[in-house]
Amino acid sequence: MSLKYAILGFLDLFPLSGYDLTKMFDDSIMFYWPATHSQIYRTLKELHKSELVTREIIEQSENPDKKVYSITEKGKETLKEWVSAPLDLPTLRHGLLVQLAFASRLEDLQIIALLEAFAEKLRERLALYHSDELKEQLSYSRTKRESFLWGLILENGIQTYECELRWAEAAIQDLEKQVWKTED
Amino acid sequence: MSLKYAILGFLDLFPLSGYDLTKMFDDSIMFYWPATHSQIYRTLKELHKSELVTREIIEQSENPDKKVYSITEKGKETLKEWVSAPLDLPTLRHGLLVQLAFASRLEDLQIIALLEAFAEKLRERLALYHSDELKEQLSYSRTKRESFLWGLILENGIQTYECELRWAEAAIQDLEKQVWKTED
DNA sequence: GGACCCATGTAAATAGTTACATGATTGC
DNA sequence: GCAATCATGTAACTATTTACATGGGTCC
Repeated sequence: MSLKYAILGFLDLFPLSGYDLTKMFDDSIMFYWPATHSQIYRTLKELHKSELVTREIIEQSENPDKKVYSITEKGKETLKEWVSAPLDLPTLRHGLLVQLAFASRLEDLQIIALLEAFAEKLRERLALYHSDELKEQLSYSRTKRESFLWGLILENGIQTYECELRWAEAAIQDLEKQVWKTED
Repeated sequence: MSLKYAILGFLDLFPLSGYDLTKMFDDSIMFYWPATHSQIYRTLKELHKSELVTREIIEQSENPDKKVYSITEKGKETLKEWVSAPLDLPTLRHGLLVQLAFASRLEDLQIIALLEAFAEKLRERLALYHSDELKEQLSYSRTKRESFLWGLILENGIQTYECELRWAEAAIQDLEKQVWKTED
């Protein structure tokens, strides 16, 4: 489970509240671990119990009180350990490919429509990756080396989605040409 | 949730027991929806309750009795509906990228080791995709069109993993050259 | 008055993994 | 004797999503 460590990682940059973290998870386009606020609040509670973070309650006059969490030494060690141990390949659960596996009952046009919808969503996602919003996020890095690392992540996303898009476009073309009729 | 539909899809090919299904999920390399037997048995029970499948108990003398499930008309309709409605883009949970996001505390060599381990696993996975085992699985298709569709799925897997591998190899090279020191 | 931001959480449902449990047969 | 294949399932736990719940402040 990476969520625990993802939170520790953010807290290693600077102290944050559950609300702040939720926004970071939501807004960070290149961040590969979606999480909702309910999950984050629960995980923060666990992290606090196992003493990987400390909590400070900040009273605010204008806004509701906030609980700001900071990483502890123990937390930093735990994070560093996790970061340096290789993980298994991510499990791919790719709904469209499941659909395709059982799509022989559909018309060519319906399959093309599926692939078109997929391609369109990929194009939108790629547009996000090329937006200014993302460049802005990259600028939060503190060193050249860190911004290089974040660039790697960004690059991975772009290449992954471009690769999927090329595949989808080629598949659509093949379907339009009905290549399986001419293949030997 | 695609598991329900993935099971319906297999049962649309031919009647199968929970045990058979488990093997198909486990063995099918290009199948993008991992599932364990406990999940499959549970889901079969639900599918039976909602009358999308029927169940027949086959007594066997040599082996334990088996329960063979068949798809119903209602099941076929449900499957067809699901197969033709576009899904959202799959959520990516990519542990290595989370590690990379917080790896600024690691030495270059440690980051390279992470990427190397990743690349090595990708090479193994790709070897599977190029193995005879997989070609055998493709041969179960019933029509040229179906084998074309399965080929698309296979192609997607190969391209995805090759794309990741190229990315990892380039990243390793950049780290070795310490490019961020020379970038402007 | 309504929507949106701030800020916290819990509850319930669904999905997925891992471990526990049983028992016959076949092959080394 | 031991591992593997056949065949079923439950239990417990972990992870994730969606819905429920509250309440002040700001902006239009």
